[in-house]
Amino acid sequence: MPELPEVETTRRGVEPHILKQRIRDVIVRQPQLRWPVPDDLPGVLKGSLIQSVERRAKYLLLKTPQGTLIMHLGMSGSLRIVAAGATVETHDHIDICLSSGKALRFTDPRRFGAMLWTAQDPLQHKLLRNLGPEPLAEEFDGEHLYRLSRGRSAAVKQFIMDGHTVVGVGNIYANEALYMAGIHPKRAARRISLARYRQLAMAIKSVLGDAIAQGGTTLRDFVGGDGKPGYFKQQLNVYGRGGERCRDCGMVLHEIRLGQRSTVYCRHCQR
DNA sequence: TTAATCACCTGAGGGC
DNA sequence: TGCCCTCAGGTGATTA
Repeated sequence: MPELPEVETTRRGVEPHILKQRIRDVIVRQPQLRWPVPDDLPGVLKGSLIQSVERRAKYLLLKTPQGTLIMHLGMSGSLRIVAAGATVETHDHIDICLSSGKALRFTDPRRFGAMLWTAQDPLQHKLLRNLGPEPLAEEFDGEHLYRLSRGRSAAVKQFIMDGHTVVGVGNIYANEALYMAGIHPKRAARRISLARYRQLAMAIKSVLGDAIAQGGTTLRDFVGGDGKPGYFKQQLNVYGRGGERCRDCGMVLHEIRLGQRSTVYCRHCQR
C-alpha cells in the first residue's frame, strides 16, 4: 500500500530510466481506474519528451513541454520499468513506451490509482492546489500543527492524516509517529500542547525520512521501481502488532478502529 | 467549516 | 478443495 515513502522510492527508482526519454507510444489496456483515463491521453503524450519526474504528496508528476501526467498509485498500484513488449499480466493496465526500448508499466490490482493529464500548472490542479505542506519540508513543524489544530475536536490521528494538515501521512506512518511521540491517537487535536506537537512533527519527519532511506515498507505487494521490495516493515513498532508486546514497556498493544482505519497504540506509553 | 460516512476495487485469509 | 464472507486501505464526494 503505497504511502509517501513508497511513492518517493518509486520516483527515485524509475527516474533514471525515463528522464529525457521521448514517449513513443502509450498503451491503455484498462482505462477504468479511480477516474477514467482520458481517451486522448495516448495522443497527447505520444512524441513528448519527459523533462522531469517530480512528486507532490503521493502524486507523481511526469512533466513534458505540453503538460503534466499526474499519477497516483492508490492502494495497490506500482510503477516499474520493463522491456517494451514484455509479457502482460492481468493487472498491467498502462504502458508508457519510451524511445529507449523500455516501458514504464503501471500495475494496479485494485484500481484505486489514477492517471490524469493537465496542460496547466499541475500544482493548481484541483487535486493538488489545497494540499498541506510536505512533511520533510522546513515549513512543516510543531507550530504549523498547533496552529491548525486550534478548535479541532477530531482525533489527532485523523487530523495528521488529513492532507490539508500535512501530506503523505498514511495509516501506517500515523500509527508509528504517534507512538514515537507518545501521543494517544484518539486525543482531540485541540487538546495537545505546542511542545507535544513539536515532538509529533519531529516524529513524522523521522519515521518518513527513515522509511524513504530504507525504500518504503514491504507490506502486501509493494515493490520499488526497480522491482525490489522495501525493508521498513521490520522497524514498525505498532502497526500490524496489535495484541503483541510494546517494545518499550512490555504492555500488550491495543488495537481499535478509528475513522474506519486500523489503529494500534500502547495504553501505557501513549497519553 | 468540520466531522462522519460512503464508494471505489480485488486479493488474501479464515471459516465451514 | 471450493465457496462465501470479511478485511485491508487512500482519498474525493456526499451528507449531517
